[in-house]
Amino acid sequence: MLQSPWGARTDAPLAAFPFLTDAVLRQCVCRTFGDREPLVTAGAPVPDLMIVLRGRARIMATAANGKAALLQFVQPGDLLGELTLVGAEDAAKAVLAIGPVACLAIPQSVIEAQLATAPAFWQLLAQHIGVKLLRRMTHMASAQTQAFKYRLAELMLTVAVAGVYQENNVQIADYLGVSYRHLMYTLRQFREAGLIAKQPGGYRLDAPAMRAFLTAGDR
Amino acid sequence: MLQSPWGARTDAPLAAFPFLTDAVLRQCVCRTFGDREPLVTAGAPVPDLMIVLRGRARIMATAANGKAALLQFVQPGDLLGELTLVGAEDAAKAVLAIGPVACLAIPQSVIEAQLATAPAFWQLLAQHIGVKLLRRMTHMASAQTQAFKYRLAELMLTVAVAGVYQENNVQIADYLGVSYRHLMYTLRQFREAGLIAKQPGGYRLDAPAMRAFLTAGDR
DNA sequence: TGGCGGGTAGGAGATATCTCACAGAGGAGG
DNA sequence: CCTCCTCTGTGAGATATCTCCTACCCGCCA
Repeated sequence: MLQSPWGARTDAPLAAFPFLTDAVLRQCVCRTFGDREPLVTAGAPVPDLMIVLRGRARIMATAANGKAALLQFVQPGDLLGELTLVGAEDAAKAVLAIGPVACLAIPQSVIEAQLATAPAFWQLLAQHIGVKLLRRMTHMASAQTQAFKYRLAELMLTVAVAGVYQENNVQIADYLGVSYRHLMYTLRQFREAGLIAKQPGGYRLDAPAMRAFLTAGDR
Repeated sequence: MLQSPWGARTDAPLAAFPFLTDAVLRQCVCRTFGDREPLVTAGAPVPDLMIVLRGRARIMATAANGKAALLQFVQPGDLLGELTLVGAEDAAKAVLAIGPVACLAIPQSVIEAQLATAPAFWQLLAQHIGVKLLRRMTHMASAQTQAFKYRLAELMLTVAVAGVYQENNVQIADYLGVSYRHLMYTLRQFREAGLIAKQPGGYRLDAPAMRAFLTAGDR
């Protein structure tokens, strides 16, 4: 049924959404995005509910002063537009792809016509948001305890594309709640420990070494 | 309609829940709890959905080793049992009153018979959980930035009963993600700054001074 | 060409926070 | 009464992290 640009089936994350009957699925669209391409544009009305099938993305908030702040990372199985759909959020935030991304888009019209009247649909949405809340809670709670170096290592592994990290360090420092200076300091530690190596425009990671670092002295 | 033990109307938080028609309200119960009384018992099936009308409470998680961890504080307008109801959470966590608390309890039977089939009910639940998620996100994000002393001051103000703070400091240190030693150190700073004063079994707060402290050098 | 502005990099010196160690107070049980 | 245990409080000495400051590179634009 659904084919990804990688040639593999991408409907595994769909198992969590039983309201996606074949009848509904036939009216959905599979969208794909390239690196740094916007999945959602800030402020613009969210056209439909999207389920991330493959790839990762970052959710950005643009402040009044024009500054862009990194809010959150998105993974396969995550929903986009749920909070707006449900009325918990007024203005959608921008979502940018990190590497290639594939999404299943459920058009607004289909939701209104075939899903909005089904209690099970809303119930599942509520459950999904609730699970997300609990997951985020434990994640942030652990982030509060974890030393910065572990949070940074984890983040670099999740946002690197093809083993290369090339984020805006100012934003990353902000996202991780740490001063830019300290981010630089820690990056140097990583370099000196051989976990990463500088290269024009970013850092190349030694992914196995970083994973070992995370599972070693961690929690 | 609803009278609180304080003699004032307590239905203000109910405005956010339009599915509470008079017909449903008539089948609900108004429950009140005293200081440190359990609103929800850990593990026990949650009998019904509760809406907090007045007072505060703390959500506790009891770990396998018997240790109790402070997870979250509950305020008027918050729901109890939503995550279990929606299926996002398997085992309910214990909830203990902080001072006198009043709740509106919607019996499980009423939910099943009159609400479960209404999409609007689930939609509102989803919205409520979504709002909670967003609020928690911004809260935790700010917590990451805020210096410990501000987080502590804020917490002391919210958990104090009649201007007196008498929590278990081991748990508080854990909840705020700080070493017990540092909590003690900061409490002494507060004492020396005249924000709090020791008294048997806890600390008496100078609430106005603390609020001034929060709004002064803050963020 | 020259000058911004933003991002990167790092030095020096404060603070915030942690770990370990110790001591006293009060409750529970033998 | 003694002992064990938990909570409270504190000292001393490490680390983690912050703030301020300087320098350099680079793309953009007048």
